[in-house]
Amino acid sequence: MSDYKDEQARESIDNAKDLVIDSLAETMDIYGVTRSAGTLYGTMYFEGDMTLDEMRDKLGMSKPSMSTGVKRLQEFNAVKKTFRRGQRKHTYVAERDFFQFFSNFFSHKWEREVNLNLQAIRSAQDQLSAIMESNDISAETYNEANEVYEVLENSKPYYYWLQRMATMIRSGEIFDIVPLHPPENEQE
Amino acid sequence: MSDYKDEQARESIDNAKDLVIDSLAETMDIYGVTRSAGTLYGTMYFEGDMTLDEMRDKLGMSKPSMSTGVKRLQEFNAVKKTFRRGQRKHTYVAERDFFQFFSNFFSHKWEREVNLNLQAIRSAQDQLSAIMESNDISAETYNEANEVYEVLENSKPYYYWLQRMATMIRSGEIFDIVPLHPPENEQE
DNA sequence: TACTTTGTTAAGATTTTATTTAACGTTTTG
DNA sequence: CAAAACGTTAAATAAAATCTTAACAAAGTA
Repeated sequence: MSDYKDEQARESIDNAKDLVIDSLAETMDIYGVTRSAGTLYGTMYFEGDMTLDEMRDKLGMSKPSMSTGVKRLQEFNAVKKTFRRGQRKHTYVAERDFFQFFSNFFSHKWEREVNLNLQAIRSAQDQLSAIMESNDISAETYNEANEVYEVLENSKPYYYWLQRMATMIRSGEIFDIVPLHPPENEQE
Repeated sequence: MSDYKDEQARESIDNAKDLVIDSLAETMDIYGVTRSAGTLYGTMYFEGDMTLDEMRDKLGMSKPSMSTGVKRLQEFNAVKKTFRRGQRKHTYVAERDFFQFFSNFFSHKWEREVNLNLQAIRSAQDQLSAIMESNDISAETYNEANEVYEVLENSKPYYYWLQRMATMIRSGEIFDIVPLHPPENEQE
């Protein structure tokens, strides 16, 4: 057994990891998370729990970057704070269960979408109602207000549906419906 | 009926629309689509089909911005090209059915995630297999390669699941499972 | 075929976002 | 209690994305 070959092999393992780390980073980029936060997540995914200094060493970036990166990932529970015995530094661990990651991520985003838009719709409809109730407006203006009101009203079922989706995913109920493992083909 | 009040009412309608347009733009921002593309979408959502020049006038931006914005929205079928009789200019229309929008958007993104990562995993595993098959490596290195290999292998069920989710959403099958309208409570 | 009109690409300018260095406050430790 | 370690915030810098003006190419019209 040659030490040279062994070292080469270790490099190759790191290379294989990097392939996946990059892919995870690009995945997060798809959903609007910065590539650098994605790289951080990918690194933690393989490394297990890490301190900010360990992240800094691994990624060759500054500590404040690690701090803000971790913070951003925490927003949707992609990383959690952990306790490492006899360690003064804070340690963080990446969520390694992608199903859990998916649940955290999309329930969070979808709920945000629902709340944001339902609130905007509510405000807009209030405003439109006020217009329609006023007397000194033309029929044309009334109709336009009414039309917009109805368009908004008709969009509500979507948000209610999305809320149900978010709830099902957050609770894990979705996995009863779309099972983790595909159903086997029926035997004759 | 005073013309002044009517004009005021019209402004108020536009204001109500803007509230929702901003909210749609912020929604798209959540998912990593730029706010300006989101604003464009929101505008088209209310306006119906538009030419690039109409968009430019409405948003007070340059035509190339409109062109690239439309292009970006087309990537996930948020807008489609339409034909307006006797119109030489191209016209575009926003997808107004949010269920359809959701289907287009997430099936597109999820399929991209699946393909991206499964391919990276495949490459990484090939590389790791080659290492494990080589003779001149330490037991420790072998074990590390094997460990990473297994971690990747264990992540595959997630991607297969996500592919099924994407397929269900693209096909509309999801709406059989999570209905558009919530089931009524049973009568006693 | 020459002249418009339309949409896109290219280059430059501007703005926004990300990253780093430096400073600060807090906690721990000798 | 002083000194050091740690994490975060602030300010400055660097990098990236966006937008505009200008040039170009393609299609349509006279």
